[in-house]
Amino acid sequence: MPSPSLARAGRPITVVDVARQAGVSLATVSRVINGSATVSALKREQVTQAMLALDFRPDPMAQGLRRGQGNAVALLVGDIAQRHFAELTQHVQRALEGQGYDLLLFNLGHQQQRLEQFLARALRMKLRGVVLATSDALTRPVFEAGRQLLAQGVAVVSLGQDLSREGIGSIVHEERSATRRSVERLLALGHRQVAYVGRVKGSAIGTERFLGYRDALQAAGTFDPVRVWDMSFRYTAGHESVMRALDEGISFTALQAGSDEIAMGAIAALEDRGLRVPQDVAVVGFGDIDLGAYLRPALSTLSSSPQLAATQLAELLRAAEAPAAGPVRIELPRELVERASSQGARKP
Amino acid sequence: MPSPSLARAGRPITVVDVARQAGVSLATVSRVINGSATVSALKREQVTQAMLALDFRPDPMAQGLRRGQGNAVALLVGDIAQRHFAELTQHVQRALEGQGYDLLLFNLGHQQQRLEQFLARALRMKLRGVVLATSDALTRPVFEAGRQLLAQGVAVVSLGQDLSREGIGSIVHEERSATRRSVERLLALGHRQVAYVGRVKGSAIGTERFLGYRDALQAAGTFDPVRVWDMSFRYTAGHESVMRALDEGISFTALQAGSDEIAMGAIAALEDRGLRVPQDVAVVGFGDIDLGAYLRPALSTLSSSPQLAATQLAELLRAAEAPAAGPVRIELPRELVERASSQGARKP
DNA sequence: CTGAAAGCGCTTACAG
DNA sequence: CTGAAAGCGCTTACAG
Repeated sequence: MPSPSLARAGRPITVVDVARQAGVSLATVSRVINGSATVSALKREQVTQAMLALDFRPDPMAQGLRRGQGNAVALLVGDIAQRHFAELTQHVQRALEGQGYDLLLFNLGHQQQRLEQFLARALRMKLRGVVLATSDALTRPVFEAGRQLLAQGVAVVSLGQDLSREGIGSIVHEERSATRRSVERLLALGHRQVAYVGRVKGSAIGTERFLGYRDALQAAGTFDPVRVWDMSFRYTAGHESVMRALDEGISFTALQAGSDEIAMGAIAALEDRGLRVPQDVAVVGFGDIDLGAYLRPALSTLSSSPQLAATQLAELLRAAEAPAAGPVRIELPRELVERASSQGARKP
Repeated sequence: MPSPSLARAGRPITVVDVARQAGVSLATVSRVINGSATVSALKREQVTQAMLALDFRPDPMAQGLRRGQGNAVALLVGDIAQRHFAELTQHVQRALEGQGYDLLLFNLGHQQQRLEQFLARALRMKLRGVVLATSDALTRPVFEAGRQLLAQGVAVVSLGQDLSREGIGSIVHEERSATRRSVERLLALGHRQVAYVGRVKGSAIGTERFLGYRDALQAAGTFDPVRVWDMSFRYTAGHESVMRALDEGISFTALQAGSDEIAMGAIAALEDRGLRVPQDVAVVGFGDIDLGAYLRPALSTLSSSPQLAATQLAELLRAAEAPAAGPVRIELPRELVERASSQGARKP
């Protein structure tokens, strides 16, 4: 006897087969599939047995078409090539799977236009949900599309950026207050010239982080725009910014970066110029990507919890089945992870 | 007048609407959608106009159900948290998008069981294709499932591992010969004790890379299993392996790693023990992840070309529409990227 | 070249 | 609690 999954390779098993085998109607089979309460124990058992015997699995497309709702959740990430988003994706995939959803991945590459294009298609895709995980500042058309999706019963959640004012449930991390605390610590260590790399243009989150830096320095009365460098979130940005600053003779003894990748690039530039970390310049990253612990010097950073965020996300998506009271906003804490790159007090 | 996409937010536009507006039958609309040749220029124009006016887009689920073939390609990656796979995913997403396919991401986390589970579901998902991107050695059930999918018209392609003997088209990089060349170069620089970290158990690719190392050392008559360390592909593995070897008093002046992440972990361990790279120990990674250039010392490595691989993949998927002569095998070259971590000749 | 009709595999009012 | 029937939005033989 061939194994069930190999049987009838030609024609897939459908509800019709199950109904016949169980001696019930299509409707009853469907009710069992969908866990309807109004099925007698006897028939439920018959159907269950038949499904098992035939190795039946419902056709997701047919279900999707009929229900008007598919099984996939789209994850739109700023850029999967950035460590932060890769780690996030890992956890989101796992969380969605636990919920029985498929993950449709769409890489934005930080292009607003690509986001809008996807959203235009999204309406037709019968998605279960759309997860927006990007640091980029968003525009009106995006919010429009989000509202349309929401209106069609598609769960829309923002991961990392607060969009609750736009009616979109959001799971965010501390940003501003986290940088503020980190910079205050650098000040407490005796640093007077603290630079900031990563007030990324067009990045909502980048701006938040910068504001925390400014808060701390303004309170101390040592804020100076000349020590704020704008670039992207990638390695190159950190490297080039520091090189340029050094060329221009801008002095600094500590550096708060807007991302760990920026911090890595910055450290490379400092070493290229013969400066030691942390002796000559203390460096703090942002995000706690896993490789930070394997750098030498190991990278101090402001932690994030992609796993927690993913768990919350799954919960939010499930909750979306029932209409919510209003858009949720969940904030996750960041801890300062002190490692070698920012250790030791600065001598006055 | 409201914008077309906002019109009728309640009821989606279907082929029925288009047919009515264009004054033709459903069949004709469908023929235009699918680019059938047998439509008169006049009707084609009418339908096209109607679709434009109504902002009509076909329902992918309905199309999928009827055609027996959806629009998604599943990408199964070894572990998205590994840099290498994240970069691959980035390029695959772009390539698939160019082909009009959606990307369904499934993270294996290197668990054979998860792969088998997915494959069991895959048959029902009406996928366009399945892309297997894992370094792990595969088992018979996986090949079985692959053949079943192939038989059902699902394109199956292996990325990174040669499965052409199993009837699965494969896009691979040089592995064995690449490591061999790299190690030969280390020997030429005067190194006599070259260690290898990363003959990962259960990794087909890891084994290939190791064999290239062994080829080179056996030819030189200096192969010694005590300098071969097995672990995983991650940072921790590199760090722990080197720590242990140092503890055990195993000597070596050069290190070939099975991945860049391993190399990073190894370098951290070396520095932790006060050894300098490359002066005391030269290190070469494998894979050319983008951050290698931003490490200090910058990481020498054996390049890969995820972009090229993704392009080839898209081509293979498209070609899969027509039945091929036999499983293809495409090999991409690796170049040695010489950076600081392995520079300079070893003094005898 | 074109249209009427059947059907892809399900779910869900509607009766009973 | 259960079944017969309609229908989700398309595509594709089948006639003409």
